[in-house]
Amino acid sequence: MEQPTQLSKADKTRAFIIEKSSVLFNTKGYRDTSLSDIIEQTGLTKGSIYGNFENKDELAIAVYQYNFDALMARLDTVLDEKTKAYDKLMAFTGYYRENWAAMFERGGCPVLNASIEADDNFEVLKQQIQSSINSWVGKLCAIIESGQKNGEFKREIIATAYAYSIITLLEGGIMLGKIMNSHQLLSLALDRIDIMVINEMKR
Amino acid sequence: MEQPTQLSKADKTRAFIIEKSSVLFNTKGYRDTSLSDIIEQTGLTKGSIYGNFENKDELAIAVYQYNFDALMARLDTVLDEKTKAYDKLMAFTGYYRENWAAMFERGGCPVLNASIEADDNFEVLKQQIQSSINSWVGKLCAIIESGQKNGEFKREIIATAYAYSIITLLEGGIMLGKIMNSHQLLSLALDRIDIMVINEMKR
DNA sequence: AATAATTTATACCGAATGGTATAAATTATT
DNA sequence: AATAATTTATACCATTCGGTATAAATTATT
Repeated sequence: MEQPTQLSKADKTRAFIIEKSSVLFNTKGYRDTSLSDIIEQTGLTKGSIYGNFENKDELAIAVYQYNFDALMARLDTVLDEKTKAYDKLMAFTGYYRENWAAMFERGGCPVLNASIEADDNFEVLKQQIQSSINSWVGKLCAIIESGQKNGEFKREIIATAYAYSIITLLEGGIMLGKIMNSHQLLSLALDRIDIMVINEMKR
Repeated sequence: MEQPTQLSKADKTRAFIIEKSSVLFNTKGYRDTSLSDIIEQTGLTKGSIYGNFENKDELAIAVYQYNFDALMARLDTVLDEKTKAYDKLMAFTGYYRENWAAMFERGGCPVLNASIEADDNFEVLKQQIQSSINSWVGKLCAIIESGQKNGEFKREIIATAYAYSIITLLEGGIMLGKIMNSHQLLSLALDRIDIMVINEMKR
């Protein structure tokens, strides 16, 4: 009854496995990442991995959650620096303008990658993705609604619609930018988000 | 020297294999589709398949090209019904408004699916996708530029930028709509394309 | 119709896949 | 310090993977 913040050895290895294989899953895909890939990447053995995870799918799901949580944490850091809703949304696109290279190197957006892979044949992961997108949309909604309350944004606009539109443009931009090897195409999408905020949302 | 439009038996089987496995590759993914999947789907044997294709990758690439060409052919049919540039762009979004269900059932947009899968570890397919996107963008560009020449659209706008933005919104919308089981989210993206055409491109 | 060329089916290959049983080693509990 | 519980490493499992060799069947050419 006395190990509050302390991680057990097992919890640590579990976290270690997830962390070490996070990039792997995001680049190779959740189904195409093999156990030998994970073994190589972690330096552990099959026993350690199956001692901490029921099967590969459970690990895949844990890794997706880790990748998503890490993204949200990075975004929160950036958003928390601003107080006004408008500044937060600009910081949002600004984050991607500054960090696209690191993101591309790590395989791109985990939400996009996992979505495409899971939408037809990985039901459990699909549900995980759905609730993660919901929470992402919720986060953006909260920003937009706070901007509506304090008079920055128009009262008439539908917050959820704009939250979804932001993600639509972002993910479309990442997809095009990544496959065409062109961060300008991502920039183009981010520009459109900014334009939307300025021309349609701001009052 | 006398079999003009006639297909040899081999060409027919080749086409048969591509056609029968096209949905398979688009739903399961190009790497995750196994030879036994293809055998089951076509009813043919391993010999027939390897007699017509060097290896699985060659088939995967042929299937991607087939899927892309089929999409372009369907779009052309719709676009050819209109003469004005504005009407063509509206028919473009209209096509997706009407045919989203069939597209979702077939695994979604082949360009999007293949892009996400190939951008990190399928170099030959990636190049194929790049040139297919280029030709798609070219098609949209031609429409926009013709609209600029005949006075429908503003002279100042950059045609390629808007062509890319249309695809960005479309693919982002497909991704979100598919993973969230919501054609309304795709509609939202298509609405934004229409709004962009009306508010920014039309003069 | 006979022969040459192509296409197909069968059987097989080694390698890699995800997963398990078991025993050793480590950690936690008393 | 002794014992119980957990975690790790090794060796193995059946199955599936993409691909090939070979022979039969089909098609095209003369």
